[in-house]
Formats: sequence, C-alpha cells, structure tokens
Amino acid sequence: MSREMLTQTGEYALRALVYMARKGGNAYCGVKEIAKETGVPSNYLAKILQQLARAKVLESQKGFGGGFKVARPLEKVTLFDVIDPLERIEKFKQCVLGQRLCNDEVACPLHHTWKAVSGQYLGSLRSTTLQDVADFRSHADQIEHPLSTDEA
Amino acid sequence: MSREMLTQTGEYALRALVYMARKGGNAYCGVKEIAKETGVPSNYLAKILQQLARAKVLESQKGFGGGFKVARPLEKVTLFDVIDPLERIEKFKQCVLGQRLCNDEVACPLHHTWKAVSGQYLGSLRSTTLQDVADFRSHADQIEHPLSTDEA
DNA sequence: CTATAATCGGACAACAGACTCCGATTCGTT
DNA sequence: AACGAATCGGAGTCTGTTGTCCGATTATAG
Repeated sequence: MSREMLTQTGEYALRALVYMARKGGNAYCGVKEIAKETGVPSNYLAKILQQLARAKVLESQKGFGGGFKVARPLEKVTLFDVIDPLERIEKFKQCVLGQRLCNDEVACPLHHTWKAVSGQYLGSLRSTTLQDVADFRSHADQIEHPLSTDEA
Repeated sequence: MSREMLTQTGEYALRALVYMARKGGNAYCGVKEIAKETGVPSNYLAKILQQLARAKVLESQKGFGGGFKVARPLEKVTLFDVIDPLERIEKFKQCVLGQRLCNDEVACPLHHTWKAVSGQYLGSLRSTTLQDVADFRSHADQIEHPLSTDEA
C-alpha cells in the first residue's frame, strides 16, 4: 500500500509520451526509436505502450511502418490519462494512518495536509495535457506559464 | 527510481509515532503495545523503530519496562524527521523525465509542476511536528488550522 | 507469394521491499 | 545470582515490480 507519486513504469510512460508529443504525433512511431531516445529498456517499453493501447490512449499498428501513436488530439490527453491505466491511483484516497474512518468530518491528524498535497498532485496531472508539454520550450520564454515555483 | 510519497515502512513509522505522540510520550512504550494499537506487524515494527533509534529520533531501553520513546520534545520533531531515515527523499530532486540537465534555468516540460508538488509535500512534512499531531482533535474544532483543503 | 518490419503476448529471471524467525543481549525484579 | 521481560540484529522467506527472451501474428513492399 505504498503511496507512489510515480512508479518506474509510470515514469517510463511519461517519458515516452512526452517524446511522442513533442515529435508531432501524426505518424506511427516505433518502439525501438522511442526506447533509444528516452533511455527506456525497449522490451519493457513495448509492454507499457501495449497497456496504453488497450486503454485507448494510444493506437498501435503492426507490420512495416507500424508502431504507436496517440489516439486522440494532444490537447485531449492529460498526464492523468497516461498514468491512470498503469498505476492504482485510488491509493491516494486511503487514510495515511490506516484508520478505517477518515473523511472531512471525522479526520485523522494528517487528513487535511494529505488531502491538500494529493489534491495538488492529481490536479496537476489532470490539468496538464500532452499539448502543453509539446508546446513547452526549455528556456525562460515562459510568458504563458508564470507559475509561482515556490521553494521546497 | 520510483517516486514514493510514502512507502509501507514510512506509513508504519508515522502510525507508530503518531500513536506515541498522542499518548503523551514521557514513558517508554513497548513494541507489542504499539503494534497492537496501530495494526502494524510487530516484528517488522521493531525493525523500523530500531532504525529510528539509530537515527536519534527515538530512544530505546532494553529490559523490563523498556521500549521506545521520542528522544526530543514533541514540538522539535517533524514528520520529515520521522520519514527521512527510512526512505530516500532525494528522489524528489531528480528529473521526472530522466533528463540529466533539468533545473530552474534549463527545465524539462514538467519541472515546474513537479517542483511545486514535491515542494508542497516536503514543506508539509517539515512544518508539521509531532506536537501538532498530538494536539489534533478529530472534529471540526479546527480553529488553529484553517487550511484551504481545496478539492482534488 | 515471400521477405521483412513491426507489434503482440506469454513465460520467465532478477531484484527490492515487506515481513518472519530466532538467538543474543540487556535490564529490572526477586 | 537467577529469572523473565524486553529490545537488538542477522538471516532468511515471500511477493510484487521491473526487466528479458522469444515465438506468434500482422502488415507492407517488392
């Protein structure tokens, strides 16, 4: 029951999809190529992408010139959509201290803190799309994303 | 390299320390008792508490009437202090997408989002003390902790 | 039709985290 | 001094995640 923000599998999925999104995404993209560019073990990546294809996030095409591509327009696919089929996100709803009764009315000592943290996390995942990621440019041209970036 | 907010081990540690804090914390407290009250496997809990004793968060006393107690005043021990010896918190500083270069100047597409989330998490851990937890009362008497608790 | 490029998917190996067992050690009580 | 209560700590088991291997399947090109 460990509360993972991101398993290895989820991280690999993000790396791959971010790569695909930034590449454009109209043509099918081979597993070998993605694996090479992202540093993810290629056989394992294949498994992950297959899962995402089953979850309708990707489309796959066998044979020559085949591979994977994003099934929907990039602005319609959030990071949550990518990670959700691969991990058990419900974990975040469970009480951190294992109390059977823990909600907004009857709360454990950490309920509110925990809810705020996981809420921000899940909120970010749900509000960030692959299009956002594809549009991103590294250096400080961040005119459209003036995030607070407060210190840890 | 999975980014865990809280491993099972960390959760057990929190449960145990919260129990001890809320109990008062002047006398030594036996592993069996804590295990029974928190539902943590007692042999495993012993291991965890030993680690925390080595990290000077707890003090242990062998023999009759022995057990564990918090080494410092409750308001001087944060949740971060409890979890830090048990998990690799540095994971949160690494780039989510595995880029070797990823900082405030040259960032990956998720750097700012990730930094905000992990910052809030670590900030909560560092600013919440065992005393806060001990003072907590379940129902809505939250005069001193009017957290926003925005929705996920 | 055949060769080739690619995913599909099952079986298995390696590893780490979670958990158990048990003997050694230490301390208080009698 | 001897007994019993309790932690200490090493070694081993179990299980799920990660990662590998390889044959089957499907599609395209020539």
